[in-house]
Amino acid sequence: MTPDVLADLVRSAALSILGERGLDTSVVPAVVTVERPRNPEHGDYATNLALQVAKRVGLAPRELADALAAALAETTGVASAEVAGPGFINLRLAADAQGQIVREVLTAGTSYGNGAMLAGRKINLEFVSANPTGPIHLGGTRWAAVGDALGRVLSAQGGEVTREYYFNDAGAQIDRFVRSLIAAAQGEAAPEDGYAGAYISDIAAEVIKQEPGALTDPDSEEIFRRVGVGLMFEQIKKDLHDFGTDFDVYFHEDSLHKSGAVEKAVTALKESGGLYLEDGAWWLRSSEYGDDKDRVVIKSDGQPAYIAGDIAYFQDKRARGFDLCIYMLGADHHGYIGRLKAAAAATGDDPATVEVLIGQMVNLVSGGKPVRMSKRAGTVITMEDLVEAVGVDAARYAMIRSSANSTLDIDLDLWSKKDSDNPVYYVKYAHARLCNIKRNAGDLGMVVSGPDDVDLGLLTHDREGDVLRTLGEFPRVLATAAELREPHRAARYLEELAGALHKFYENCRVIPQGDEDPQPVNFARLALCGAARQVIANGLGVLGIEAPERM
RNA sequence: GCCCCUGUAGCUCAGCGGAUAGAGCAGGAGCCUUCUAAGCUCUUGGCCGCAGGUUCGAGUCCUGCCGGGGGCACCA
Repeated sequence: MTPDVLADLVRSAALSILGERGLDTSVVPAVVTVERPRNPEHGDYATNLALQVAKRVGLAPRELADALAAALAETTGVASAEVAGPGFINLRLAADAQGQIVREVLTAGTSYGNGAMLAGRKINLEFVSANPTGPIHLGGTRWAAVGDALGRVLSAQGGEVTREYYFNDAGAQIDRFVRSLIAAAQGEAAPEDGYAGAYISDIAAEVIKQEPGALTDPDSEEIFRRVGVGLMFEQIKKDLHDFGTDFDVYFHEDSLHKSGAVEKAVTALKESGGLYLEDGAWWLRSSEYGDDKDRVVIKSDGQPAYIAGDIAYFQDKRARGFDLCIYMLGADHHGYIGRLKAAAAATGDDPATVEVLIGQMVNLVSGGKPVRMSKRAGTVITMEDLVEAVGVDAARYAMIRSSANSTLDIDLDLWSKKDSDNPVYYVKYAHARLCNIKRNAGDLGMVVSGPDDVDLGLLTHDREGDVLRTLGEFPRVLATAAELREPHRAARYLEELAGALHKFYENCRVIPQGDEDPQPVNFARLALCGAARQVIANGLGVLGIEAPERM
């Protein structure tokens, strides 16, 4: 029995009890919660339903709880139901009912844990979107990991997700980047407002290699812009790909200007009164839509400001049919929230289609001290630095396992360890261990081809129950992660499951010892291992991390 | 000054209003003739920043203060 099924049983029982007494049944929530108590003495599951609704229908919580418990105790699959404290109901399941979770998992396979919460939603998920003026920094790395995982989490709930990278290849920053390349090619120091670092001279050298006449060509700057930006962008794409993060769409800001989309959007806003002219510039009335102040869209020199592209870009997304546009931004861009929503509202669209997620800063720590400088880039820490130190999977996992709302300190000493201190190894090892058990069982001729092969009611050990109940949590964890846009919940869950599995392993033999013949319980445990392996694989899959069969 | 995030064990962090607040690391004590010790068991350690409020019930929600981080451009 899964928690959802149990919750439905509790709900039906409550409805019939209130109905019999002629009380208002609408106070019972559509979805009641059963949770796993921290204290095992409080049973397998507990519900606070009586506490939630008793008062609203004029009953004492204990009275309603007593009636509920009596009804539930008679329910098939429920071994006991008792009232505790102010009105909690503690439930224990019959072993065979609880064991059916294994059947659920094995039947669903790779789709176990998935839901339909976002079915029919067309979601644009924009993340990283780092400027192509240098390598990806730690902040971008955080989003590369978290954004990719979130995309998988949303897809698992039926959302039709397009991952998108907005490539800012227009504007002053690119001009500075190009001037920095030319300076490097000429052997000069970087301009005062330019970019320095080894990667600049590397790219400059590559431009000269591809276009030997680049420095003397009358269109020198254009050549450096075209080739240099292209090279930088290819490098970023490669770094992201090597990091396990790929995008469906790389959207070029430049294309919005070239196609006339920006001009069209601006003209429409001028005509609708969404923009007004002051001090020679065109301003968006963004303060009317929750922004701190109005923003310049067309500068007094006639050039579009950055937000002009944002407006056209948002309209483009909506025109492509997305009903939800998620933007994942760094903490230093939190001021954008109001601006983006205002841009949507000003164009007559619904600001609720804009959802902005903010990720806080990331720091590296080594030897107890902060690491500030990059080895290669000469400036701040890059994705490459982190991956070199700890590897891709540890880097991704370290980024994902904490809430994006928290500033994060990543301890390189911990995450580079190849042992159980390192959470990602702890989880992966659990998967490898389960695979190993299956191999060993196969060597002994022990094979479980499906849940019907075994008696799942034999899984009565406390450690087996812990694993079963943890497996049963997985769909709810993924649903919550999707709803709250918090993939770290999936990572924490995997650590909990791995812990339950390692404890099970120490206490419950799967393969018989010595010359003993396998008993029915051994087969039941083998089926449990198969289900657990499936859930870890599904969970790691959602995080974009490899589930190894051997370690 | 205004806005956003944050404050939980020595450290890094979980905890979408529920029971006696958790995990890992660090400190202490143990466990490999048995399915991988990349593991497990036991143990030390908390006015959940402070003060009010809402609630049957607050680490969680609200208000105010204090500390930390990040923002407040005709830059992107």
